[in-house]
Amino acid sequence: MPDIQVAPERRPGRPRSVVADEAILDAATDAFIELGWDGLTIEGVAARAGVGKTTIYRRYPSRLDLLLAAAERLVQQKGPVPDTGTLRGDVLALVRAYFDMLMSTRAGRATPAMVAATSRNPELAIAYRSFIAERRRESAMTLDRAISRGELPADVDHHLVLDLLVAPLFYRAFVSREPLDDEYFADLVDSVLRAVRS
Amino acid sequence: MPDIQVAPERRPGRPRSVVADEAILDAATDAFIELGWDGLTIEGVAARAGVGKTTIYRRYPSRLDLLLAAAERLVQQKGPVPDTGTLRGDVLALVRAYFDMLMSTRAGRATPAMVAATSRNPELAIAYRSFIAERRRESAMTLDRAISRGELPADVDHHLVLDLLVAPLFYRAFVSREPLDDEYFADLVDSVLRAVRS
DNA sequence: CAGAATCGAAACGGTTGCGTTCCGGAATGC
DNA sequence: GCATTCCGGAACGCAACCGTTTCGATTCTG
Repeated sequence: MPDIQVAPERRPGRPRSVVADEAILDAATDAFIELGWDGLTIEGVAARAGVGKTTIYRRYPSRLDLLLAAAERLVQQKGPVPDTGTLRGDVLALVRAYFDMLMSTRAGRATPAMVAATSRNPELAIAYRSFIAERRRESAMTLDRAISRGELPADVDHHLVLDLLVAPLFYRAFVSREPLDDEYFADLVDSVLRAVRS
Repeated sequence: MPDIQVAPERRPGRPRSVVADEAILDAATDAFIELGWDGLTIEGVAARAGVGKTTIYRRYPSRLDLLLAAAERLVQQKGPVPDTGTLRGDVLALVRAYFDMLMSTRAGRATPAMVAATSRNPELAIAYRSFIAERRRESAMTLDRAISRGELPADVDHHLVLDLLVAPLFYRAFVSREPLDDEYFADLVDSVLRAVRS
């Protein structure tokens, strides 16, 4: 296995500001959430980040590169996998955590803009799809544990179950925009478990 | 009840071209689907419709008015309510029809752009929400019939059931972008019915 | 036929934002 | 100290598009 560690490569001259690095990406993700794929502008991001346009163009050759970097960053965040000991507890925690992610994190709030963007950008669609698949693999571990505990039949369709849990949250949060509360979470979880166990 | 019928109001001069009316709205909805809320331009719509900009501005005072007219038009389309005699048949037909609507109609394909647009346009969000509520009322009639036939308990949560049926279709079609086939429809319907009947 | 309103096409000024270039100042290695 | 690279700020040419205006041709009513 070769050494992955890369030498810091001390070039002469003033080093790039890490503060600016972060400020640019934060501003870009915020702009993407608020304004969408087409609404994000280099000048707007520069203003938000308190940075000159030059500083952005030195890092990203074009508007598209900045967009892709911001999208990739949104996609790299992860959530912990709950382990409460019971299937219902795990699934309820999963649902609550997913909803919190949708409403509170940058990645969650960016979802409508991201979904619209993937409709027209195949490259982004592939990246986003693999991001979803990755998160799904994590969630599937919860179901595997339930199977090994005997709480679920071994032939449960993981994808269908996770669709039934996750899709309604997404739908209510962003499409029908109806209120979502803890009672709904409980009804949802109990319904799905009823469907799967019998 | 007053006469709703409006006299044709024959004004002097050349009448407005109905062909242009249609071409403009068709081009506008297509542009909205492809380019989104911000991507639609008057000049682009004029070019698509084979129409001068003047002809558009005579009908819609501004870009925003054209957008709202296109959105409203997308929202006014309706679907037939299936009545196969059995709950499973009705629900399966409902699911298939909804999926076809998502993939084949202008209103369906516009959904990702519409969802993204409602994130930033409260006025549009309200209109779209009431559109969804309207369609949902129609679908709920299917459940009511099943209740009156004794196929469902009377206290079924209509909203939850329809969320469980519709949201996964939307999610797979536009978010996770996984393939959707008739086997999935059947598994989905059977799972939901199992959850609801017990 | 006369008057009126429409049509598509073209041009206009104004704004926005891209991507580039230049500037004076600041931070780093040699 | 000196070369090098970065910093934020400002200006530039360029393209797209908005909303308006003008044009000659067309299609109605009376």
